[in-house]
Amino acid sequence: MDENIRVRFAPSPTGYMHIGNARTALFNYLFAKRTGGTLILRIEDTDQERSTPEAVQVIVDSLKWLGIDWHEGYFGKDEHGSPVEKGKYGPYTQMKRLGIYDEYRNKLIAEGKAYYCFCTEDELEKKKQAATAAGIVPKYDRKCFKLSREEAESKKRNERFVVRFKVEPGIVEFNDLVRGKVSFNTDQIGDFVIARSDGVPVYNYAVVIDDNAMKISHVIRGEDHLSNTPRQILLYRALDFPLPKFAHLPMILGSDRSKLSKRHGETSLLAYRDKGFLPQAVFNYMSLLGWYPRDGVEIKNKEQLAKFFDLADVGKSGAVFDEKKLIWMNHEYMQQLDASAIYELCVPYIRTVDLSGRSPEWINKVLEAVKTGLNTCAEVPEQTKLFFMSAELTAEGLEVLKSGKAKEVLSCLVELFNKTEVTAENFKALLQEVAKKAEVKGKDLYMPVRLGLTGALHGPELAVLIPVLGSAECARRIEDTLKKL
RNA sequence: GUCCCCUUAGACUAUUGGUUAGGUCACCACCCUUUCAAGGUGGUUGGACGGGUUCGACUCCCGUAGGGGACGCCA
Repeated sequence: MDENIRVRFAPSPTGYMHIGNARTALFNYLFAKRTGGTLILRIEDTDQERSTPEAVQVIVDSLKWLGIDWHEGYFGKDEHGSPVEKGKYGPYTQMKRLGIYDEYRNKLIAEGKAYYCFCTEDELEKKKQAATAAGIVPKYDRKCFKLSREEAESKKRNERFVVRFKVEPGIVEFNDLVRGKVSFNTDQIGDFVIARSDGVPVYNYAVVIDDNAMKISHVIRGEDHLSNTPRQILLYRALDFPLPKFAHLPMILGSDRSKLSKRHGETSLLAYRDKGFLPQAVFNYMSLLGWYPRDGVEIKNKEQLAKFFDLADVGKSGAVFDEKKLIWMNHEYMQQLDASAIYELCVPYIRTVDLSGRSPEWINKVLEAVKTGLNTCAEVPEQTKLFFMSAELTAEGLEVLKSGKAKEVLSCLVELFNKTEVTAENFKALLQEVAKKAEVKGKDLYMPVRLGLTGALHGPELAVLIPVLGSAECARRIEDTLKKL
Protein backbone atom coordinates (compact mmCIF):
# COMPACT_ATOMS: atom_id res chain seq x y z
CA MET A 1 0.00 0.00 0.00
CA ASP A 2 1.25 3.44 -0.93
CA GLU A 3 0.84 5.63 2.14
CA ASN A 4 1.19 8.79 0.10
CA ILE A 5 -1.67 8.20 -2.28
CA ARG A 6 -4.95 9.04 -0.64
CA VAL A 7 -8.15 9.71 -2.52
CA ARG A 8 -11.66 10.32 -1.33
CA PHE A 9 -15.24 10.02 -2.42
CA ALA A 10 -17.18 12.78 -0.72
CA PRO A 11 -20.87 12.72 -1.55
CA SER A 12 -23.55 14.73 0.15
CA PRO A 13 -26.39 12.67 1.55
CA THR A 14 -29.32 14.20 -0.26
CA GLY A 15 -31.56 11.57 -1.78
CA TYR A 16 -30.39 8.75 -3.98
CA MET A 17 -26.94 8.22 -5.46
CA HIS A 18 -26.74 9.61 -8.97
CA ILE A 19 -25.04 7.63 -11.72
CA GLY A 20 -22.54 10.44 -12.18
CA ASN A 21 -21.61 10.32 -8.53
CA ALA A 22 -21.27 6.57 -8.67
CA ARG A 23 -18.89 6.90 -11.60
CA THR A 24 -16.78 9.36 -9.61
CA ALA A 25 -16.64 6.85 -6.77
CA LEU A 26 -15.72 4.15 -9.22
CA PHE A 27 -12.81 6.05 -10.74
CA ASN A 28 -11.50 6.92 -7.31
CA TYR A 29 -11.76 3.25 -6.40
CA LEU A 30 -9.96 2.13 -9.56
CA PHE A 31 -7.25 4.73 -9.05
CA ALA A 32 -6.69 3.70 -5.43
CA LYS A 33 -6.66 0.04 -6.33
CA ARG A 34 -4.27 0.59 -9.19
CA THR A 35 -1.84 2.70 -7.23
CA GLY A 36 -2.12 0.91 -3.93
CA GLY A 37 -3.55 4.07 -2.41
CA THR A 38 -6.20 4.56 0.23
CA LEU A 39 -9.84 5.31 -0.58
CA ILE A 40 -11.72 7.37 1.96
CA LEU A 41 -15.46 7.91 2.25
CA ARG A 42 -16.36 11.28 3.68
CA ILE A 43 -19.92 12.46 4.19
CA GLU A 44 -20.49 16.09 3.24
CA ASP A 45 -23.66 16.90 5.10
CA THR A 46 -23.30 20.63 5.64
CA ASP A 47 -26.46 21.33 3.72
CA GLN A 48 -28.72 20.67 6.65
CA GLU A 49 -31.88 21.35 4.73
CA ARG A 50 -31.32 18.59 2.24
CA SER A 51 -29.20 16.07 4.10
CA THR A 52 -30.94 13.09 5.65
CA PRO A 53 -29.74 10.06 7.63
CA GLU A 54 -31.53 7.79 5.18
CA ALA A 55 -29.49 9.22 2.35
CA VAL A 56 -26.29 8.46 4.25
CA GLN A 57 -27.36 4.85 4.34
CA VAL A 58 -28.19 4.95 0.64
CA ILE A 59 -24.61 6.01 -0.09
CA VAL A 60 -23.21 3.05 1.81
CA ASP A 61 -25.72 0.66 0.23
CA SER A 62 -25.01 1.99 -3.24
CA LEU A 63 -21.26 1.62 -2.96
CA LYS A 64 -21.56 -1.84 -1.49
CA TRP A 65 -23.92 -2.97 -4.20
CA LEU A 66 -21.62 -1.69 -6.92
CA GLY A 67 -18.73 -3.57 -5.37
CA ILE A 68 -16.74 -0.55 -4.28
CA ASP A 69 -15.02 -0.99 -0.97
CA TRP A 70 -13.04 1.63 0.84
CA HIS A 71 -10.41 1.67 3.53
CA GLU A 72 -11.11 4.65 5.67
CA GLY A 73 -13.90 6.99 6.67
CA TYR A 74 -17.56 6.39 7.25
CA PHE A 75 -18.76 2.78 7.24
CA GLY A 76 -22.46 2.92 8.05
CA LYS A 77 -24.09 2.02 11.31
CA ASP A 78 -23.46 -0.88 13.66
CA GLU A 79 -26.19 -3.10 15.11
CA HIS A 80 -26.94 -0.52 17.81
CA GLY A 81 -27.41 2.21 15.26
CA SER A 82 -24.22 4.04 16.07
CA PRO A 83 -22.11 5.29 13.20
CA VAL A 84 -18.92 3.40 12.47
CA GLU A 85 -15.84 5.27 11.32
CA LYS A 86 -12.33 4.00 10.72
CA GLY A 87 -9.14 5.98 10.30
CA LYS A 88 -7.03 8.44 12.19
CA TYR A 89 -8.12 11.60 10.41
CA GLY A 90 -11.75 11.60 11.51
CA PRO A 91 -14.41 12.46 12.11
CA TYR A 92 -15.36 11.74 8.51
CA THR A 93 -18.74 13.39 8.65
CA GLN A 94 -18.55 17.12 8.18
CA MET A 95 -21.16 18.15 10.72
CA LYS A 96 -18.96 16.53 13.34
CA ARG A 97 -16.01 18.66 12.35
CA LEU A 98 -17.52 22.09 12.99
CA GLY A 99 -14.89 23.03 15.57
CA ILE A 100 -12.09 22.39 13.07
CA TYR A 101 -13.67 24.68 10.50
CA ASP A 102 -14.19 27.41 13.10
CA GLU A 103 -10.56 27.32 14.07
CA TYR A 104 -9.25 27.94 10.56
CA ARG A 105 -11.98 30.43 9.84
CA ASN A 106 -10.92 32.50 12.86
CA LYS A 107 -7.34 32.30 11.74
CA LEU A 108 -8.29 33.63 8.29
CA ILE A 109 -10.23 36.48 9.87
CA ALA A 110 -7.39 37.33 12.22
CA GLU A 111 -5.01 37.46 9.28
CA GLY A 112 -7.34 39.72 7.34
CA LYS A 113 -7.94 37.03 4.71
CA ALA A 114 -11.60 36.72 5.54
CA TYR A 115 -14.15 39.10 6.97
CA TYR A 116 -17.62 39.35 8.46
CA CYS A 117 -20.43 40.32 6.15
CA PHE A 118 -23.75 41.67 7.42
CA CYS A 119 -25.50 42.15 4.11
CA THR A 120 -28.97 40.66 4.03
CA GLU A 121 -30.04 38.19 1.40
CA ASP A 122 -32.62 40.65 0.07
CA GLU A 123 -29.98 43.31 -0.35
CA LEU A 124 -27.67 40.92 -2.19
CA GLU A 125 -30.44 39.62 -4.37
CA LYS A 126 -31.30 43.17 -5.49
CA LYS A 127 -27.72 43.95 -6.35
CA LYS A 128 -27.38 40.71 -8.20
CA GLN A 129 -30.43 41.42 -10.30
CA ALA A 130 -29.24 44.91 -11.07
CA ALA A 131 -25.86 43.56 -12.17
CA THR A 132 -27.42 40.89 -14.33
CA ALA A 133 -29.70 43.44 -15.93
CA ALA A 134 -26.71 45.66 -16.66
CA GLY A 135 -24.92 42.71 -18.22
CA ILE A 136 -22.21 42.56 -15.56
CA VAL A 137 -21.03 39.45 -13.76
CA PRO A 138 -22.76 39.53 -10.38
CA LYS A 139 -20.07 39.71 -7.75
CA TYR A 140 -20.09 40.73 -4.13
CA ASP A 141 -19.24 44.44 -3.87
CA ARG A 142 -17.14 44.12 -0.70
CA LYS A 143 -19.34 46.52 1.16
CA CYS A 144 -18.68 44.86 4.52
CA PHE A 145 -14.96 44.56 3.94
CA LYS A 146 -14.85 48.32 4.40
CA LEU A 147 -16.19 48.00 7.92
CA SER A 148 -13.65 48.65 10.66
CA ARG A 149 -12.87 45.88 13.10
CA GLU A 150 -14.75 47.77 15.82
CA GLU A 151 -17.81 48.33 13.66
CA ALA A 152 -17.89 44.66 12.75
CA GLU A 153 -17.53 43.56 16.37
CA SER A 154 -20.39 45.77 17.47
CA LYS A 155 -22.67 44.69 14.61
CA LYS A 156 -21.94 41.06 15.41
CA ARG A 157 -23.78 41.43 18.71
CA ASN A 158 -27.20 41.96 17.20
CA GLU A 159 -26.99 41.22 13.50
CA ARG A 160 -26.76 38.01 11.53
CA PHE A 161 -23.57 37.63 9.57
CA VAL A 162 -21.65 35.31 7.30
CA VAL A 163 -17.91 35.07 6.77
CA ARG A 164 -16.51 35.85 3.37
CA PHE A 165 -13.14 34.99 1.94
CA LYS A 166 -11.24 37.90 0.47
CA VAL A 167 -10.28 37.04 -3.09
CA GLU A 168 -7.03 38.64 -4.17
CA PRO A 169 -6.58 39.68 -7.80
CA GLY A 170 -4.43 37.45 -9.93
CA ILE A 171 -4.31 34.35 -12.06
CA VAL A 172 -4.85 30.89 -10.68
CA GLU A 173 -3.30 28.20 -12.80
CA PHE A 174 -3.13 24.51 -12.14
CA ASN A 175 -2.28 21.36 -13.96
CA ASP A 176 -5.28 19.08 -14.11
CA LEU A 177 -4.35 15.42 -14.50
CA VAL A 178 -7.11 14.98 -17.05
CA ARG A 179 -7.33 18.38 -18.72
CA GLY A 180 -3.81 19.68 -18.57
CA LYS A 181 -3.16 23.31 -17.83
CA VAL A 182 -6.24 25.25 -16.74
CA SER A 183 -6.20 28.87 -15.71
CA PHE A 184 -8.66 31.34 -14.25
CA ASN A 185 -8.53 35.03 -13.60
CA THR A 186 -9.73 35.74 -10.06
CA ASP A 187 -11.45 38.91 -11.19
CA GLN A 188 -14.29 36.58 -12.13
CA ILE A 189 -14.62 35.42 -8.58
CA GLY A 190 -16.34 37.45 -5.91
CA ASP A 191 -15.57 37.22 -2.21
CA PHE A 192 -17.38 33.99 -1.53
CA VAL A 193 -19.01 32.84 1.68
CA ILE A 194 -17.10 30.30 3.73
CA ALA A 195 -19.34 30.24 6.80
CA ARG A 196 -23.10 30.62 6.86
CA SER A 197 -24.97 32.74 9.35
CA ASP A 198 -25.50 29.67 11.52
CA GLY A 199 -21.78 29.06 11.53
CA VAL A 200 -21.88 25.98 9.34
CA PRO A 201 -19.17 26.05 6.67
CA VAL A 202 -19.90 26.11 2.97
CA TYR A 203 -18.68 23.42 0.58
CA ASN A 204 -15.77 25.23 -1.05
CA TYR A 205 -14.25 25.94 2.31
CA ALA A 206 -15.02 22.71 4.16
CA VAL A 207 -13.67 20.62 1.32
CA VAL A 208 -10.29 22.34 1.52
CA ILE A 209 -10.02 21.99 5.29
CA ASP A 210 -10.94 18.31 5.09
CA ASP A 211 -8.86 17.35 2.08
CA ASN A 212 -5.89 18.87 3.82
CA ALA A 213 -6.65 17.36 7.21
CA MET A 214 -7.19 13.95 5.66
CA LYS A 215 -3.99 14.21 3.64
CA ILE A 216 -5.74 13.75 0.33
CA SER A 217 -3.16 13.53 -2.46
CA HIS A 218 -5.46 13.39 -5.50
CA VAL A 219 -8.82 15.10 -5.78
CA ILE A 220 -10.70 13.13 -8.42
CA ARG A 221 -14.18 14.49 -9.06
CA GLY A 222 -16.63 15.55 -11.74
CA GLU A 223 -16.00 18.35 -14.19
CA ASP A 224 -18.77 20.35 -12.60
CA HIS A 225 -16.21 21.15 -9.90
CA LEU A 226 -13.63 22.50 -12.31
CA SER A 227 -14.71 26.10 -11.78
CA ASN A 228 -14.73 25.62 -8.00
CA THR A 229 -11.09 24.64 -8.11
CA PRO A 230 -9.62 28.17 -8.32
CA ARG A 231 -11.61 29.19 -5.22
CA GLN A 232 -10.27 26.20 -3.41
CA ILE A 233 -6.73 26.83 -4.54
CA LEU A 234 -7.01 30.37 -3.21
CA LEU A 235 -7.97 28.89 0.15
CA TYR A 236 -5.10 26.42 0.05
CA ARG A 237 -2.75 29.33 -0.47
CA ALA A 238 -4.30 31.50 2.20
CA LEU A 239 -4.07 28.68 4.69
CA ASP A 240 -0.62 27.66 3.55
CA PHE A 241 -1.74 24.11 2.83
CA PRO A 242 0.10 21.95 0.28
CA LEU A 243 -1.87 21.58 -2.93
CA PRO A 244 -3.22 18.15 -3.89
CA LYS A 245 -3.32 17.04 -7.50
CA PHE A 246 -6.61 17.58 -9.28
CA ALA A 247 -8.32 15.39 -11.85
CA HIS A 248 -11.67 16.45 -13.28
CA LEU A 249 -13.63 13.67 -14.87
CA PRO A 250 -15.87 14.32 -17.88
CA MET A 251 -19.59 14.50 -17.16
CA ILE A 252 -22.02 11.72 -17.84
CA LEU A 253 -24.64 13.01 -20.22
CA GLY A 254 -28.15 12.10 -21.23
CA SER A 255 -29.13 11.21 -24.79
CA ASP A 256 -29.42 14.90 -25.72
CA ARG A 257 -25.93 15.57 -24.35
CA SER A 258 -27.07 17.64 -21.41
CA LYS A 259 -26.28 16.67 -17.84
CA LEU A 260 -27.85 13.31 -17.08
CA SER A 261 -31.16 13.93 -15.38
CA LYS A 262 -34.49 12.32 -14.63
CA ARG A 263 -35.96 13.08 -18.00
CA HIS A 264 -33.34 10.89 -19.70
CA GLY A 265 -34.37 7.85 -17.70
CA GLU A 266 -33.16 6.40 -14.46
CA THR A 267 -30.37 8.37 -12.84
CA SER A 268 -30.29 6.53 -9.54
CA LEU A 269 -27.68 3.82 -9.29
CA LEU A 270 -29.88 1.54 -7.24
CA ALA A 271 -32.66 1.86 -9.80
CA TYR A 272 -30.45 -0.26 -12.03
CA ARG A 273 -30.22 -2.88 -9.32
CA ASP A 274 -34.01 -2.84 -9.10
CA LYS A 275 -34.28 -3.13 -12.86
CA GLY A 276 -32.40 -6.40 -12.67
CA PHE A 277 -28.91 -5.36 -13.70
CA LEU A 278 -25.87 -7.08 -12.27
CA PRO A 279 -23.46 -4.87 -10.34
CA GLN A 280 -20.48 -6.34 -12.22
CA ALA A 281 -22.03 -5.22 -15.51
CA VAL A 282 -22.93 -1.76 -14.27
CA PHE A 283 -19.43 -1.39 -12.85
CA ASN A 284 -17.82 -2.47 -16.09
CA TYR A 285 -20.08 -0.32 -18.25
CA MET A 286 -19.57 2.80 -16.16
CA SER A 287 -15.82 2.33 -16.17
CA LEU A 288 -15.96 2.77 -19.94
CA LEU A 289 -17.62 6.16 -19.73
CA GLY A 290 -14.76 8.58 -20.22
CA TRP A 291 -12.04 5.98 -20.03
CA TYR A 292 -10.78 3.15 -22.17
CA PRO A 293 -8.38 0.33 -21.38
CA ARG A 294 -5.16 0.34 -23.38
CA ASP A 295 -5.70 -3.17 -24.73
CA GLY A 296 -9.13 -2.32 -26.09
CA VAL A 297 -10.83 -5.24 -24.38
CA GLU A 298 -14.06 -3.94 -22.93
CA ILE A 299 -15.31 -6.82 -20.85
CA LYS A 300 -13.19 -6.70 -17.72
CA ASN A 301 -13.77 -7.44 -14.07
CA LYS A 302 -12.79 -5.10 -11.26
CA GLU A 303 -9.30 -6.51 -10.93
CA GLN A 304 -8.58 -6.30 -14.63
CA LEU A 305 -10.01 -2.79 -14.84
CA ALA A 306 -7.86 -1.66 -11.94
CA LYS A 307 -4.82 -3.21 -13.56
CA PHE A 308 -5.33 -1.08 -16.66
CA PHE A 309 -6.68 2.06 -15.06
CA ASP A 310 -4.72 5.24 -15.62
CA LEU A 311 -5.87 8.84 -15.23
CA ALA A 312 -3.81 9.68 -18.29
CA ASP A 313 -6.26 7.63 -20.37
CA VAL A 314 -9.32 9.46 -19.10
CA GLY A 315 -11.03 11.46 -21.85
CA LYS A 316 -12.00 15.10 -21.75
CA SER A 317 -15.40 15.15 -23.36
CA GLY A 318 -18.70 14.20 -21.81
CA ALA A 319 -19.97 10.67 -22.33
CA VAL A 320 -23.57 9.77 -23.08
CA PHE A 321 -25.01 7.05 -20.89
CA ASP A 322 -26.37 4.45 -23.29
CA GLU A 323 -28.62 1.93 -21.63
CA LYS A 324 -28.60 -0.27 -24.74
CA LYS A 325 -24.95 -1.01 -24.33
CA LEU A 326 -25.44 -1.58 -20.63
CA ILE A 327 -28.12 -4.12 -21.48
CA TRP A 328 -25.77 -5.87 -23.88
CA MET A 329 -23.05 -5.95 -21.27
CA ASN A 330 -25.44 -7.24 -18.66
CA HIS A 331 -26.37 -10.03 -21.06
CA GLU A 332 -22.71 -10.94 -21.34
CA TYR A 333 -22.37 -11.13 -17.57
CA MET A 334 -25.59 -13.10 -17.20
CA GLN A 335 -24.10 -15.80 -19.43
CA GLN A 336 -21.24 -16.26 -16.99
CA LEU A 337 -23.67 -17.17 -14.22
CA ASP A 338 -24.94 -20.68 -13.57
CA ALA A 339 -28.63 -21.38 -13.09
CA SER A 340 -28.49 -21.46 -9.32
CA ALA A 341 -26.76 -18.07 -9.22
CA ILE A 342 -29.41 -16.67 -11.52
CA TYR A 343 -32.06 -18.16 -9.28
CA GLU A 344 -30.65 -16.41 -6.22
CA LEU A 345 -30.50 -13.09 -8.05
CA CYS A 346 -33.95 -13.46 -9.50
CA VAL A 347 -35.81 -14.23 -6.31
CA PRO A 348 -37.12 -10.65 -6.01
CA TYR A 349 -38.44 -10.82 -9.53
CA ILE A 350 -40.10 -14.24 -9.44
CA ARG A 351 -42.19 -13.57 -6.39
CA THR A 352 -45.14 -13.18 -8.74
CA VAL A 353 -44.75 -16.75 -9.96
CA ASP A 354 -46.26 -19.64 -8.05
CA LEU A 355 -43.33 -21.88 -7.20
CA SER A 356 -45.18 -24.31 -4.98
CA GLY A 357 -44.50 -27.91 -5.88
CA ARG A 358 -41.55 -26.95 -8.06
CA SER A 359 -38.25 -28.51 -7.13
CA PRO A 360 -35.12 -26.35 -7.16
CA GLU A 361 -33.68 -28.78 -9.70
CA TRP A 362 -36.60 -28.21 -12.03
CA ILE A 363 -36.40 -24.43 -11.64
CA ASN A 364 -32.71 -24.57 -12.45
CA LYS A 365 -33.49 -26.54 -15.59
CA VAL A 366 -35.92 -23.83 -16.62
CA LEU A 367 -33.39 -21.09 -15.99
CA GLU A 368 -30.68 -22.98 -17.84
CA ALA A 369 -33.08 -23.28 -20.75
CA VAL A 370 -33.81 -19.58 -21.05
CA LYS A 371 -30.43 -18.23 -19.99
CA THR A 372 -29.03 -17.37 -23.41
CA GLY A 373 -31.91 -15.01 -24.02
CA LEU A 374 -31.70 -13.24 -20.70
CA ASN A 375 -30.58 -9.64 -20.62
CA THR A 376 -31.51 -8.84 -17.05
CA CYS A 377 -32.83 -10.63 -14.00
CA ALA A 378 -36.06 -8.71 -14.35
CA GLU A 379 -36.77 -10.60 -17.56
CA VAL A 380 -36.90 -13.94 -15.81
CA PRO A 381 -40.66 -14.02 -15.11
CA GLU A 382 -41.48 -13.09 -18.68
CA GLN A 383 -38.98 -15.51 -20.17
CA THR A 384 -39.95 -18.45 -17.99
CA LYS A 385 -43.67 -18.03 -17.60
CA LEU A 386 -44.57 -20.55 -20.30
CA PHE A 387 -42.69 -23.23 -18.38
CA PHE A 388 -44.93 -22.66 -15.40
CA MET A 389 -48.23 -22.48 -17.22
CA SER A 390 -49.62 -21.91 -20.64
CA ALA A 391 -50.84 -18.57 -21.83
CA GLU A 392 -54.38 -17.64 -22.71
CA LEU A 393 -55.02 -18.47 -26.37
CA THR A 394 -55.41 -15.41 -28.55
CA ALA A 395 -57.85 -15.23 -31.47
CA GLU A 396 -54.92 -15.61 -33.82
CA GLY A 397 -53.69 -18.69 -32.02
CA LEU A 398 -57.14 -20.20 -31.95
CA GLU A 399 -57.46 -19.69 -35.66
CA VAL A 400 -54.23 -21.56 -36.32
CA LEU A 401 -55.36 -24.42 -34.13
CA LYS A 402 -58.70 -24.68 -35.86
CA SER A 403 -57.20 -24.76 -39.32
CA GLY A 404 -55.37 -27.48 -41.19
CA LYS A 405 -54.47 -30.62 -39.37
CA ALA A 406 -53.68 -28.94 -36.09
CA LYS A 407 -56.18 -30.95 -34.10
CA GLU A 408 -54.92 -34.18 -35.53
CA VAL A 409 -51.35 -33.24 -34.67
CA LEU A 410 -52.30 -32.61 -31.09
CA SER A 411 -54.28 -35.83 -30.72
CA CYS A 412 -51.39 -37.87 -32.05
CA LEU A 413 -49.03 -36.12 -29.73
CA VAL A 414 -51.11 -36.71 -26.63
CA GLU A 415 -51.21 -40.39 -27.48
CA LEU A 416 -47.45 -40.51 -27.71
CA PHE A 417 -46.91 -38.56 -24.56
CA ASN A 418 -49.19 -40.96 -22.75
CA LYS A 419 -47.06 -43.94 -23.56
CA THR A 420 -43.54 -42.49 -23.77
CA GLU A 421 -41.55 -40.29 -21.42
CA VAL A 422 -40.10 -37.52 -23.52
CA THR A 423 -36.42 -36.60 -23.21
CA ALA A 424 -34.08 -34.25 -24.98
CA GLU A 425 -32.86 -37.27 -26.96
CA ASN A 426 -36.12 -38.77 -28.17
CA PHE A 427 -37.96 -35.47 -28.65
CA LYS A 428 -37.17 -35.23 -32.32
CA ALA A 429 -38.12 -38.83 -33.07
CA LEU A 430 -41.40 -38.34 -31.28
CA LEU A 431 -42.31 -35.38 -33.40
CA GLN A 432 -41.24 -37.23 -36.52
CA GLU A 433 -43.73 -39.89 -35.64
CA VAL A 434 -46.47 -37.32 -35.34
CA ALA A 435 -45.41 -35.79 -38.61
CA LYS A 436 -45.74 -39.13 -40.33
CA LYS A 437 -49.13 -39.96 -38.84
CA ALA A 438 -50.70 -36.57 -39.44
CA GLU A 439 -48.83 -36.05 -42.71
CA VAL A 440 -47.59 -32.57 -41.88
CA LYS A 441 -44.20 -30.99 -41.56
CA GLY A 442 -42.37 -27.77 -40.77
CA LYS A 443 -44.45 -24.97 -39.47
CA ASP A 444 -47.70 -26.95 -39.82
CA LEU A 445 -46.30 -29.39 -37.34
CA TYR A 446 -44.47 -27.18 -34.90
CA MET A 447 -46.86 -24.27 -34.62
CA PRO A 448 -49.81 -26.35 -33.43
CA VAL A 449 -47.53 -28.10 -30.97
CA ARG A 450 -46.28 -24.77 -29.68
CA LEU A 451 -49.79 -23.39 -29.36
CA GLY A 452 -51.14 -26.54 -27.83
CA LEU A 453 -48.44 -26.57 -25.20
CA THR A 454 -47.97 -22.90 -24.43
CA GLY A 455 -50.94 -21.08 -25.89
CA ALA A 456 -48.51 -18.58 -27.36
CA LEU A 457 -47.19 -18.02 -30.86
CA HIS A 458 -43.71 -17.26 -29.62
CA GLY A 459 -41.69 -18.74 -26.85
CA PRO A 460 -38.80 -20.94 -25.88
CA GLU A 461 -37.45 -23.53 -28.25
CA LEU A 462 -39.70 -26.59 -28.11
CA ALA A 463 -36.69 -28.87 -28.00
CA VAL A 464 -35.77 -27.43 -24.63
CA LEU A 465 -39.26 -26.67 -23.37
CA ILE A 466 -40.76 -30.12 -23.87
CA PRO A 467 -38.13 -32.21 -22.07
CA VAL A 468 -38.23 -29.81 -19.15
CA LEU A 469 -42.01 -30.08 -18.89
CA GLY A 470 -42.05 -33.85 -19.23
CA SER A 471 -44.64 -36.08 -20.88
CA ALA A 472 -47.34 -35.90 -18.22
CA GLU A 473 -47.42 -32.11 -18.13
CA CYS A 474 -47.29 -31.91 -21.91
CA ALA A 475 -50.19 -34.32 -22.29
CA ARG A 476 -52.21 -32.46 -19.70
CA ARG A 477 -51.64 -29.12 -21.40
CA ILE A 478 -52.54 -30.41 -24.83
CA GLU A 479 -55.71 -32.03 -23.57
CA ASP A 480 -56.63 -28.73 -22.00
CA THR A 481 -56.14 -26.99 -25.30
CA LEU A 482 -58.11 -29.61 -27.23
CA LYS A 483 -61.09 -28.98 -24.98
CA LYS A 484 -61.15 -25.40 -26.16
CA LEU A 485 -61.36 -26.30 -29.84
C1' G B 1 -24.30 37.48 -20.39
C1' U B 2 -19.23 36.31 -18.24
C1' C B 3 -15.55 32.65 -17.31
C1' C B 4 -13.80 27.60 -17.91
C1' C B 5 -13.91 23.03 -20.57
C1' C B 6 -15.01 20.00 -24.79
C1' U B 7 -15.69 18.48 -30.34
C1' U B 8 -13.45 11.01 -34.55
C1' A B 9 -20.14 7.46 -37.26
C1' G B 10 -26.74 7.29 -33.61
C1' A B 11 -23.63 5.87 -28.66
C1' C B 12 -18.73 4.58 -26.07
C1' U B 13 -13.94 5.04 -27.99
C1' A B 14 -8.49 3.81 -30.54
C1' U B 15 -5.13 6.99 -33.21
C1' U B 16 -0.03 11.15 -29.65
C1' G B 17 2.30 14.24 -37.98
C1' G B 18 2.46 9.39 -42.77
C1' U B 19 -3.28 3.83 -41.09
C1' U B 20 -7.44 1.21 -46.80
C1' A B 21 -9.03 5.97 -39.78
C1' G B 22 -9.24 0.30 -35.79
C1' G B 23 -12.62 -1.88 -31.91
C1' U B 24 -17.42 -2.30 -29.01
C1' C B 25 -22.93 -1.22 -28.71
C1' A B 26 -26.91 0.01 -31.88
C1' C B 27 -28.58 -0.51 -36.97
C1' C B 28 -29.00 -3.39 -41.78
C1' A B 29 -28.29 -8.00 -44.61
C1' C B 30 -27.38 -13.01 -44.87
C1' C B 31 -26.72 -17.87 -42.36
C1' C B 32 -28.65 -21.09 -38.54
C1' U B 33 -33.78 -22.13 -37.12
C1' U B 34 -40.62 -24.83 -35.92
C1' U B 35 -41.53 -19.13 -33.47
C1' C B 36 -39.12 -15.07 -30.72
C1' A B 37 -34.51 -14.68 -29.18
C1' A B 38 -29.49 -16.21 -28.71
C1' G B 39 -25.39 -17.47 -31.90
C1' G B 40 -22.37 -17.04 -36.63
C1' U B 41 -20.78 -14.17 -41.03
C1' G B 42 -20.71 -9.72 -43.55
C1' G B 43 -22.06 -4.58 -44.19
C1' U B 44 -23.64 0.88 -43.89
C1' U B 45 -22.44 5.23 -41.19
C1' G B 46 -17.15 9.25 -38.83
C1' G B 47 -12.48 13.28 -38.16
C1' A B 48 -18.04 20.27 -36.89
C1' C B 49 -16.45 24.29 -40.24
C1' G B 50 -12.69 27.86 -42.14
C1' G B 51 -7.80 29.35 -42.25
C1' G B 52 -2.72 28.45 -41.41
C1' U B 53 2.18 25.41 -40.16
C1' U B 54 4.25 21.10 -42.88
C1' C B 55 6.62 17.22 -48.23
C1' G B 56 2.34 15.31 -45.44
C1' A B 57 -2.59 16.81 -40.94
C1' C B 58 -7.97 13.58 -37.26
C1' U B 59 -3.42 14.62 -34.86
C1' C B 60 0.05 21.16 -34.05
C1' C B 61 -1.58 26.75 -34.14
C1' C B 62 -5.49 30.59 -34.93
C1' G B 63 -10.52 31.72 -35.79
C1' U B 64 -15.77 30.38 -36.25
C1' A B 65 -19.74 27.36 -35.00
C1' G B 66 -21.92 23.89 -31.82
C1' G B 67 -22.22 21.48 -27.08
C1' G B 68 -21.35 21.19 -21.86
C1' G B 69 -20.19 23.11 -17.00
C1' A B 70 -19.84 27.00 -13.48
C1' C B 71 -21.32 31.78 -11.86
C1' G B 72 -25.80 30.21 -4.16
C1' C B 73 -25.64 31.39 3.20
C1' C B 74 -26.12 23.64 -2.86
C1' A B 75 -22.58 20.18 -3.15
